[in-house]
Amino acid sequence: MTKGLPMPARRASAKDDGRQAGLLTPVNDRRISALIVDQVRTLIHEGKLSSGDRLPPEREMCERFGVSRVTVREALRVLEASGLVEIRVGAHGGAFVTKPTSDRVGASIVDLLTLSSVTATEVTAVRMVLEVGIIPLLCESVDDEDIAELNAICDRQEAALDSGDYHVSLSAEFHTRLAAATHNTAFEMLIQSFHGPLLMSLAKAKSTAPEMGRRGLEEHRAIVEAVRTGDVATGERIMREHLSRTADRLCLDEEPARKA
Amino acid sequence: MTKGLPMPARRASAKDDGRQAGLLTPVNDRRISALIVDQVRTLIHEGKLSSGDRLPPEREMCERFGVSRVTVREALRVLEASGLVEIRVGAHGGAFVTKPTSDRVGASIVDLLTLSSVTATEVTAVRMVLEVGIIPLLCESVDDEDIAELNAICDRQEAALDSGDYHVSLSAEFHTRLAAATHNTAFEMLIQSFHGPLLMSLAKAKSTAPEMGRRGLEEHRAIVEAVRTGDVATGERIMREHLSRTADRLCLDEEPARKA
DNA sequence: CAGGGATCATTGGTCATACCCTAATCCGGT
DNA sequence: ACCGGATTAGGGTATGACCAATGATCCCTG
Repeated sequence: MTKGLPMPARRASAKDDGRQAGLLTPVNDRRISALIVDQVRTLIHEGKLSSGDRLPPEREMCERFGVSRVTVREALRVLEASGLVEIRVGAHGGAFVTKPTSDRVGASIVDLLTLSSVTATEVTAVRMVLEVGIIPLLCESVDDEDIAELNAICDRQEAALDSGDYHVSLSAEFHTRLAAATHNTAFEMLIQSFHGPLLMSLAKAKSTAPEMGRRGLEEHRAIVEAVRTGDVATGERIMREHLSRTADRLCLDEEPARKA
Repeated sequence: MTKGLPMPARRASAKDDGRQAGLLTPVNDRRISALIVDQVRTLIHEGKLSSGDRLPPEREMCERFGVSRVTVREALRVLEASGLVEIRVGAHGGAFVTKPTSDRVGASIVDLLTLSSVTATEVTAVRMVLEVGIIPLLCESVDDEDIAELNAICDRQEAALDSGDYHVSLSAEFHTRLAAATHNTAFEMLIQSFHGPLLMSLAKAKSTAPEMGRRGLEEHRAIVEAVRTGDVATGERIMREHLSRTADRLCLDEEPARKA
């Protein structure tokens, strides 16, 4: 069956097909694995495939598309790299549509940021705008559950501080959860994404400022309180200070390299 | 040379090697292509490979890594999907390290946003925070060149309006250029990214509001003026109104589907 | 001598087949 | 009832071959 059918996108031998659809598919059909990718991606976007669904086994896809396994596999690689599917090996494994985790965007953003000669200082500026900017929204949208969870995180931070094994990731958790309280996924993903890359540059800075965790915690609590009571001004002010301190610590060891 | 050495990650045939390095490489070496990807990515991050550089031909990489061509090609696919390299065919083609274009992050963000059941309304909220949030920064950072270019864009918009072939992309251009005036690449990328997805949902809305372009233009000009004179309050106000109108137009045909 | 078309070499794109390895499941023995 | 090997589904990799695209080169012609 594999060789039998001509298959839709067979590489457009000069002028047989692939020109008919001209305007409909503006994409040049160079590389048929890309076509498979588009097809799957479309299915996902249209919701015909959703989180957890499993794509057919590679060998079966080969037949369905009338292409070789390499081609299918290349398509899977890019789908995987795009964070759309996750491949599991072993019996009953295969390609599963992933639930869109913000880590994905994060990784991608980190990747691009580190390549784009974007300095940590610049990232901090973005965080400043984002995290301060959501305060007004938060004052409107937080519910009891949000407050409870935020407090819980603060408690865990406090415990960690007491036991001495505090880590920046706890702060990251707070900020992410705070963003989630906007009940706007986009904010959550963004803020989480931008918090991630900082962890790197922050890791060592943190160790040089062991005491600062305590103050950060106080600020976290203050922010929760401000948001809970709807005190926009205070919330914004504290968040701004909170982030500024982070920014200051970064300015010290900012890279002089890169950046024309 | 190719066959001579045992090769680092050969899949550990039972017990010959790959166990030696045990503790040294805690990472599970599942999938060789991933190792290649990491290696290249690291080289790029370290600056040992930079924009425009060409990677060796596939066949040569096979020898260098001691793996088959499929493996190398899979690695290239994911590097390509990650936006790190661009593949060109034909003689003297190959994998070229791409210059980090913000479109890349954009595409990635768009991808994740559209997958994450993020509504256009939510995206608009983010834009609101971002674009209003940069106004204070802009008032500090704009230079004459920025102003000149922004005015030029406004002029082009006006011309387009007069001749009747105005399109939303012109508005997008304005907002993107405005973001660029922060001289913070991160902002530029973000705002551009978030403007993109809106074009889709906006395309038809725009056609139903043909007259609105004129008013948008006025607001654009007012924003430029406010930023130029450092009038933060006015700038923020106008931008807020400007975006609000966009938001209003969206609420009409917002999708009721998705989103639990 | 100059220009233009045919040729060639380089390099990615695809295919087919074969084999290995992993992991979930099944089944029989204890 | 439980444990452990056999089974099996399905991904990972290797080979080797051939096609297609494209830039460079070379030769032929005007």
